[in-house]
Amino acid sequence: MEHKEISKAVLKRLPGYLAYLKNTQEGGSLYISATALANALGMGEVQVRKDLAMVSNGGRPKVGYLRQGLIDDIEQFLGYDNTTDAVLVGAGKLGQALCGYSGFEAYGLNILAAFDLMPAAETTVEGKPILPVSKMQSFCKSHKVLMGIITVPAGQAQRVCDQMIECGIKAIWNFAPTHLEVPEGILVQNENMATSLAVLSMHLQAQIKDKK
Amino acid sequence: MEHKEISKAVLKRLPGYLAYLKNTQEGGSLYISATALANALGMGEVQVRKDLAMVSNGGRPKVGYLRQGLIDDIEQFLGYDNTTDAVLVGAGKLGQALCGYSGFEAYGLNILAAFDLMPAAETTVEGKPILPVSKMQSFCKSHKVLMGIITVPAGQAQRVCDQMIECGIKAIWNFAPTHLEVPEGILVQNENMATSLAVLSMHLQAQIKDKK
DNA sequence: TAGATTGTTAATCGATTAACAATC
DNA sequence: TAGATTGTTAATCGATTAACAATC
Repeated sequence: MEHKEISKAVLKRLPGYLAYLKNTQEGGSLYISATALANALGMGEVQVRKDLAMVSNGGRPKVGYLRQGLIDDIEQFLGYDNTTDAVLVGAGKLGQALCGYSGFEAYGLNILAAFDLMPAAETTVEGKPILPVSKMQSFCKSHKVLMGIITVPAGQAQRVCDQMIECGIKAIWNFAPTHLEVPEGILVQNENMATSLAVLSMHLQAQIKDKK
Repeated sequence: MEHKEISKAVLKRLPGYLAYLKNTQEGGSLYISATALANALGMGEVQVRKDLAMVSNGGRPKVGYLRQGLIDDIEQFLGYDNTTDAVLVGAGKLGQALCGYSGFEAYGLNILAAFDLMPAAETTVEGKPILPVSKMQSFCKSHKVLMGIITVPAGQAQRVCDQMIECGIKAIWNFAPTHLEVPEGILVQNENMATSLAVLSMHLQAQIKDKK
């Protein structure tokens, strides 16, 4: 079954299946069908089945997929089983919230330390050290960090991004509302609040218009 | 030019154009071409031009679009010009971060108040009141709130969601990592950190594999 | 005019959905 | 066996890209 090429669209749906499977562990059967999963998440059953076929080595006709097996397969596929270390730059409110969010462990993400351009009086946040950005390079090299999280204001984001790349970071999770310029081979994933807001805002506008 | 039907794909790209246009206001020409915008954001120029055609009433061949006009058009299209009031439930770290994020004003979002199941000693956060959830209904009705933001743990999210709908809320921004069940006509936009992490994680796995 | 840019029409590509055969 | 479910192959749909005509 090893690794067919997977599309981004499928990849983005996998965490949803995983969350549902883990949250409804209790009680029920050892098995779950693609049909049941689809109904629960309000999706098409063919799509779910096709997605699962990408990561699982198959379900059993009439009964479905072994529940725990499916969880394991998705987690392994997404790399949640081997922890990824990350650093975060920007120890403001959002940075602190991310440092304190315990849910990341379940995704195999471990934030080792926070950095800030001007570290405040506190030297730790949520049990993690806050260090000046000047120490980031040596820190990343010695801990072999490959992932960086940017939670600074938009104006500083590109500079922080450049520094991260110098540190050997290959994947950047960007919370700053700005486009980042990066060389080939570096992935930027924008956690774009503005995008979500646009979708919500448009829905409300349509609602209001309908009322008239 | 009024309102052709717009696809979600286009809608999600608009905030990116807007952010770029606003951040690079200074100095340059009064005009900007789709070509220039595409190059700056690393996108295809035809796609940019087509997207802009959806919201703008046209650029001028040879010179491009009037920069400020384009900003106004996108903002109006996205509804950033008329403010949307919202309430937030879950006054933890993430909820506080969102309450304190001043950038939302630029998107026409105004968080009026935060609610919590068990409000702590503090009664305000970032200048906004923290109220018990029991008061949410009367608050939403009297302020005619249509948007709700959920920042509670996954286990409580569905219950909060149901309450919001009872309050007359039509659009929900969900930060809890769980699927929400809602009736027809209610929009849920998941701010799914797990999705982003999946994309990043996959990139790192590919990187590591390449090295071998 | 020549050339850059816009906007539109057609072609391609990818993802979703539908139809169907295989299996327990 | 009959029926539910899987997995695959074909058809549809939507979005992106390419080609081209229009404009200043």
